[in-house]
Amino acid sequence: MGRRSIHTSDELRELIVQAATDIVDHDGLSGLSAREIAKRVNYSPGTLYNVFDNLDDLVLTIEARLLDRLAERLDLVESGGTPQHRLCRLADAYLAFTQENPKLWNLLLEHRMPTGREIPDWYRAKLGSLLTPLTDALTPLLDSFDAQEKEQAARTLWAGLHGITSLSTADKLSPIANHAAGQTVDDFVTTYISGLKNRHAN
Amino acid sequence: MGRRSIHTSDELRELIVQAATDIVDHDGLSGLSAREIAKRVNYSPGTLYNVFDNLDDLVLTIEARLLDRLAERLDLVESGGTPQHRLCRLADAYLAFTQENPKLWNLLLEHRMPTGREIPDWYRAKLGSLLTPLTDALTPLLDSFDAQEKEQAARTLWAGLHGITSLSTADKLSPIANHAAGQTVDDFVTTYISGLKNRHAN
DNA sequence: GATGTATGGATTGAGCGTCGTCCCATCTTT
DNA sequence: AAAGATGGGACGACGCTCAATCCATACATC
Repeated sequence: MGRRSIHTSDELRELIVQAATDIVDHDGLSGLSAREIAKRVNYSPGTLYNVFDNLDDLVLTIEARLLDRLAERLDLVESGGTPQHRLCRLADAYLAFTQENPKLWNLLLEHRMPTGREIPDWYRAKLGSLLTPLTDALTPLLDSFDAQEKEQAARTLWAGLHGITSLSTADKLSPIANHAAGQTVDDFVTTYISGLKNRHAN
Repeated sequence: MGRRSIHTSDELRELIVQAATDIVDHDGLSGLSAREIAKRVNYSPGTLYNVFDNLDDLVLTIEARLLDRLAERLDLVESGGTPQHRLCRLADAYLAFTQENPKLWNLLLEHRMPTGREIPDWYRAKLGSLLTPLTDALTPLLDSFDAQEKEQAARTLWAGLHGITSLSTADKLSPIANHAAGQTVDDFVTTYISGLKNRHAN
């Protein structure tokens, strides 16, 4: 089993992902090409296809790592204070992360799978697991809620955050919310939670 | 001044926009190409560039028309009922429109201007004007709010709606909110408004 | 009025550079 | 020798450009 390479397959995979991430972080998705990646890692374009099925597969890997980094970041948020306060800090951390990595976050928003190629299950799972810090922080507030209501509240929070961050990142859509996205996040979280408290307090 | 054409410049522009819209509506942005458009309108690819600066210019035109259609749709929402009810109906109409035109709405979400080319002002203005039905419907609820708070509330509502609709449309991001987006919209609007009412009721 | 001709915008389509992807000859280690 | 790793040319499609061509009009001539 002849191996010519200096790098193991895993190392090569790592090099490619790193180079591709650098390109996107610097130039956005439009700057990414198989030839440019190959140039940076000193391999030929064809070699990329020994490691990844295609460029979308590679992009999905970049996105997955970004989601992992976001999850780590949310884990670092301290757990003290009132539930409202904690939720605000979670939301702020989420927003901060997207603003620190605008080009990479944009990748997540603009990239689409080509028709016919499906989003793998591990990716969907990773996305779904981002909900748990929110649901955890939300539970102490929702004693009187049934399971379905809790789930719905978490979904709504997540969707709202997603809306604010994507408006803040993709300047194409934000003649509105670009400045003071932090303000919008706080307004959204505190007001929505305040509304939740109303529900069973009639 | 010889004109060879069957069509006036305006007619040709119309034909091109229509063909391009059809393509996107059927195959998404990835199916759109100058050559395919040209084939459908029976002109050569080069002719497109007499009418549009480039494909991004054309795509922006498609998007603008989509926003116009959305604005018309929101105008049709009846104005009766409580402000809450009216806001819910506005939000539902917004969601319904995006779900009736998933591929076109996706265009709005995934398309980006190439680096260096700016989003024209008329486009930003069109986007901004989508806020006014929301602010109008919101005002009766916010008597005790100052101008800044009103604006903030409208922004938050808009961003939240945007989040829910884009999760519902771009299946890449929605292992979560895909089903029952309508439920999420209603939960969001009613709960957020309920929270707003709390603010000056202490 | 009929005919010829010059004008100049409209249109074409080959061509440039780039892209993702494929594939096979080649290399290198076992 | 065997077999996996690699290089790099090739293919079709892409956005976009531009010199060449076309033809409806405007004018000149008879």
